[in-house]
Amino acid sequence: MALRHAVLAALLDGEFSGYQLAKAFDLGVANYWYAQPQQLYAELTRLEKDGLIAGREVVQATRPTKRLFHVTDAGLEELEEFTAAAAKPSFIRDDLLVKVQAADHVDLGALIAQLGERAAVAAAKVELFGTLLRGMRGERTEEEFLRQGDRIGPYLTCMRGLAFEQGNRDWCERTIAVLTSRQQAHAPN
Amino acid sequence: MALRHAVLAALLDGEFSGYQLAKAFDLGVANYWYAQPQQLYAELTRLEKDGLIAGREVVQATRPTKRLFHVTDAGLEELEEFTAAAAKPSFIRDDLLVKVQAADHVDLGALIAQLGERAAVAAAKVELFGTLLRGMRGERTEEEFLRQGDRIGPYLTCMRGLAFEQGNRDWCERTIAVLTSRQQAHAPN
DNA sequence: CATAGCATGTAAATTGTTACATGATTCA
DNA sequence: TGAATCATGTAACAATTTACATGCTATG
Repeated sequence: MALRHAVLAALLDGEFSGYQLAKAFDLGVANYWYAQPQQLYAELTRLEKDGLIAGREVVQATRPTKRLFHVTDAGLEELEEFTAAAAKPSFIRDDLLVKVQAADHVDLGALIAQLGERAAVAAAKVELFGTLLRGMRGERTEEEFLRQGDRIGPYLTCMRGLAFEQGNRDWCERTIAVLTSRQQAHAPN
Repeated sequence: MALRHAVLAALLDGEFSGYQLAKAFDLGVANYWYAQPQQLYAELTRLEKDGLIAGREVVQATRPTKRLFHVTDAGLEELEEFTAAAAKPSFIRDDLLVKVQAADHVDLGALIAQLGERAAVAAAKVELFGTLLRGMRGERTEEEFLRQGDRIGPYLTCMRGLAFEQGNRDWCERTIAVLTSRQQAHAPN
């Protein structure tokens, strides 16, 4: 039941529809949790049934009718309890790392190509998160914002996302360099 | 079916029992994939049934009988195919980040404590991965090892694990500093 | 003599992924 | 006119987690 709390945390910023949340929890943006649209619609239904969020229909002129949700008092309480309880440790699970683990036994060409793609994706996210951070702090310096801002949660998680993607990018580039030079050494001329 | 390939990749280093793999895929060590013992025993059974690994019984004098597995030719082929296919993008899913996202609405004391715990765990892993890396490269410098070593896959994934945990530790410490100063500012005297 | 480590699993419940389904509007 | 965006779901399947289960040996 962790998605549940991720959704509650996202709804602290205001009212959102399932569709809007789906964009926030998308691979391209999600800086603290990833989830698919289907999961979100299902979770929103459950959360509403349990009274942790409440939704209202918004009929639009040109667009389909949507439902905007916000956190209820019960929802806030649930979040408090969740935050107070011990956090589960984090762990690594990454396809690409599995492939690199097997690097000495497989075709390096395909692997290097995938590392390149991952590096590009990571670099794009670094850009994106940088822009998001600048947008959140506005005119203030980071120090000022973190001292005085009134909604720093998203900023802090975005900082982690940024560092994570920088790490991804740097490691991919380093690994590409290592594997490329070995590829040339073993299959020269 | 990603655990399957993670297990195959792990078995490239030699023969291992389910129990030994369980230690390698444990929270405290896993540098490229995390899995629980139950998952591993189940996956080993499937892999053997599919002919991708083969096991032999080893009767021990004082310890329970164990089964050691190694990758078959079919298993190697499977790994090749997996590595050649496009990798799934990686994503973030972390309880602690969800809690920080909600930082402006919850009790900071408990949150800061959890960030401290996570920082300590991350610092311990930084130590561990550093030791593992030194052990793998032996007398050689990192550059030399990565150029000439004959099993660099595990080294490269361990490098990523190290950087990841450094990122974790640094971010936790920074976040603790930010939240602590705000806690004092909002509830002073 | 209790705890930790060795060694392997089964079963049920929860979560997450993949595929399918619909229908209107805006933009190139 | 075809693709992308808005908007919401259902159903089947795969993966993961949690709880349960056993039994022997070494160590403090």
